[in-house]
Amino acid sequence: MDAFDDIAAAFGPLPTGVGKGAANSGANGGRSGPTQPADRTPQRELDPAHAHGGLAGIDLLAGLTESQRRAVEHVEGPLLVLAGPGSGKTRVITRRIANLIGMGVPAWNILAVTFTNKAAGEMKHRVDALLHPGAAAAGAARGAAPARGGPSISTFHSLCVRLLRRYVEHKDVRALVNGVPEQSLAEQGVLRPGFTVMDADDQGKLLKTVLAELQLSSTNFPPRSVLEAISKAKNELLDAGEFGQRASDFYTRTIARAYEKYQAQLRQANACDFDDLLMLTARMLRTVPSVRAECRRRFRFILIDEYQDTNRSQLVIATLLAGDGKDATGAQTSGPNICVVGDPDQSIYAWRGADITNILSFEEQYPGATVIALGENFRSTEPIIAAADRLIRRNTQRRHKPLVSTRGAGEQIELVLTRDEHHEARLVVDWLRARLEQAARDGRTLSWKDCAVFYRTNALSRVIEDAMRSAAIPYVMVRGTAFFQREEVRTALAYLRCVANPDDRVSIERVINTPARGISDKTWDAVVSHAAGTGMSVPQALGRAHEVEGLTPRAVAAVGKFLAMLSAWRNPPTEELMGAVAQPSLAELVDSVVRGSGLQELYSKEEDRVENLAELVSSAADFEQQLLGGAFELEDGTNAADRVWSLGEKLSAYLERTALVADTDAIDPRSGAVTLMTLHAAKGLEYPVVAMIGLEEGCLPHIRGLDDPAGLEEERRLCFVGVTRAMDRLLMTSASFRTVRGLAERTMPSRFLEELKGPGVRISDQGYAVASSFGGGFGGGSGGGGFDGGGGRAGRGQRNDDGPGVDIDELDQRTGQSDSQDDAYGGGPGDPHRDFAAGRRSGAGASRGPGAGLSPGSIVRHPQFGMGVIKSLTPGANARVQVEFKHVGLKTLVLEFARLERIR
DNA sequence: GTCTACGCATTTTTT
DNA sequence: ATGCGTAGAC
Repeated sequence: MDAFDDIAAAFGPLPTGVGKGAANSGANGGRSGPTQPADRTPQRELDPAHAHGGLAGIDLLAGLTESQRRAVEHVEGPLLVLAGPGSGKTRVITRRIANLIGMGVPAWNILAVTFTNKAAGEMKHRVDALLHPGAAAAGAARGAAPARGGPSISTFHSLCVRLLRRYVEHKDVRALVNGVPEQSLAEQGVLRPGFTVMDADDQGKLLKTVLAELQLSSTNFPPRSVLEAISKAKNELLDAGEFGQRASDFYTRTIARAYEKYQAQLRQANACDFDDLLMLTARMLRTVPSVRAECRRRFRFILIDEYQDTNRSQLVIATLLAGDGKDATGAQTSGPNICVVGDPDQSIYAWRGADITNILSFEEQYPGATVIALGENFRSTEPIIAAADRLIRRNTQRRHKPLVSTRGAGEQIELVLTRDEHHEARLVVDWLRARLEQAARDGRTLSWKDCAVFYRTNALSRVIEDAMRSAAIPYVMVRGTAFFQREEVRTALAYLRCVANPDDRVSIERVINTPARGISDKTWDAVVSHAAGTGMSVPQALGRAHEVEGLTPRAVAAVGKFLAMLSAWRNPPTEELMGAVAQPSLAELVDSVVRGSGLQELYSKEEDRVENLAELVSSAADFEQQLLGGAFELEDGTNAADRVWSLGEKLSAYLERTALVADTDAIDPRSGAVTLMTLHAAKGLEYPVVAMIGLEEGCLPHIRGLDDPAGLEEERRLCFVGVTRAMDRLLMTSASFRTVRGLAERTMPSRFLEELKGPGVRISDQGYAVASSFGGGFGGGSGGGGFDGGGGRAGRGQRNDDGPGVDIDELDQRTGQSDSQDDAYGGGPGDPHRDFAAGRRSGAGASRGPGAGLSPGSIVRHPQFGMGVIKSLTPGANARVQVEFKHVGLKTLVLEFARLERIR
């Protein structure tokens, strides 16, 4: 594909003088009105749309605290923003981006990197809103100047995919493989165009075959931990050779062998895993000066969110992109324009290689960096903040920073000991219901979407789900990859990957006999060893199945039929009109694969699987529509809708999305449902009402974090993250029995409960209350009383008779809070962006609709009618279009619904 | 070659 | 309890 082929064209010379004198804030200090870009914008050869004077009317500094404002106004030089929970971080970031643009920095020179796609989508949305105020209102005005050249906002991983795709054939790539000078990645066999990104599941499959080939027992070398070790090595930027050299003991050396082989297999399959994306990009930037220089010219202002969760390769990428702060003439400026934002207290990803040192030593790395601490918490009430502070103070490896709530008094936090997980779940459900009822009585608006339930491990969600269902409370689970991990969906995607990347051995293996088509494991093994024996790749050997010894003619025929099927999908029937050639749509291809492969038939008896397959087809249709409808902006600042996409390109883009976009379980923003998610997933979100369950030793803190102090501190930070998501109400529960794997186990309350204790915290022990005897009321035990140690809980569970509606105290009226709330954090749950998303620009999206770029004479394709030529267009609210179709003659269609694809 | 049944080990968090 | 891998039956 590629969207990014045009990056080079968009890379311009270094603009000079942007914001000079405004560096490190202050110079601009008096100004509070909108900036005037005119005097600072180097008037360049770019599309005039870049020079949108779009900030008129928005005061980017309105309602900011002094430190927030300093951060927003910071222009050049390194900047570290230490942003405590609820401190308006997102708001500061988005406004700073808008401010940079207002100062005349071309938007496409700005790169913002976030940790999740969700966050990227969110940030994009907000920056858009700042840059195009009123776009939502005026959005209907189709054909308005498209907002081109917005800032790049993406995750590290998607950024890396783009860069790798862009440079995979770049000639100057050197020495990524030792001693091969001046060759592209493709020539070195590292990655070739069309490479695929393997997900965890495929990684596991691939590694298992490797371990089998090395004849390593899966008990001594569990795939999971081997993969972990490899991942860790990659995060440290060690390739297999380097890793092997450092390996001293037998175990590590063996892992090194597995690593090497695993890597070779990946390469042969023209695939890479998540960690490769980062590692290869880091190495490329490090070893290829021309690429590095080009990227630096493109990304002149770099911003990284959640910096405390970056790993080594991400640090290297950031550092290399940021550069040394010298301008085009080599003169030292105020330093690299790198801004990092984070909070060491919210570092919760050390287990996957995140290095908290990255943020802690930022000032050392960039002497003279501006450091701004955002300490005020605008989100949560005083009791919540005070408790969070008591908790996090227990961590020793930490620089203390005070937490201050600007919201003042609020309801008490409730810690409840329950009997078992069912009791706990019912309690949570009743408590949530009571919150809504209470709010209703008080004339406040509170709905299910304002509520969330957090847990340490996904396994805990089930009981809660059941309870929610039987209480008829709508809920949504934010589960990593629910949809795309379904067996049937994964298989269908594997077919698509085979189509897109003929070398993808792992996907071929997955689908070659699913559904059963007479190609047994034995046949497969024979082909694989034939490939190994002759030096062919497995896909090549498949193509020469007749040469493989020991295969029955029947098997050979079956293989041939399979390959023919793939090949038919790769060369779908095209249609031709006046020299223009049209391919089927992506959705048609996916549909054809789902049916033609026999998957549809295979699962025909399982209704939900069939539905999921149908859903996959429509997700492809959605994607296609977004692509062609202007929802995606490309790296070069143009819009995806402005170019013609071949089917193969669309397919690659789609697959890339399914691999990199994790949280795609469609969350219906309208449904107003309670959100269920892990604590890790909760980071960055906020909810008025929060319940955290499973506060037990071994669960939170998790058993795996208990053996070393650092692990425990990370668990504590995780708990801290959970607590600080709550705005108004917080319930934390612990069950004294929990069924772990079939067996009920006695548990101990989490030490964190003890640590949270204090004023504003109410504890009640209902550990022995009978499940049926509680009804939504909360025993307000002796607020502040503890769990007396040992047998304490073995005593009677006390429960007072407050009954429903115990919570006499009023919630703080949220109307009184500063506007920072809605602005900085809104949209956590129920945000329209989660659906298939990063990269979607809902605001501006409306301004380009279907059929943008069409005019009489354009050749289009309609899913049913086929190809045709546009005869005339009637603009307006219900724009219509007359099309002369090749086969069905002249038709008039409503543009909005016609689903026309521009071919030429 | 394909399907079923039984025995086994399994447990965190995610791009 | 669930899922995976293997062994044995159709």
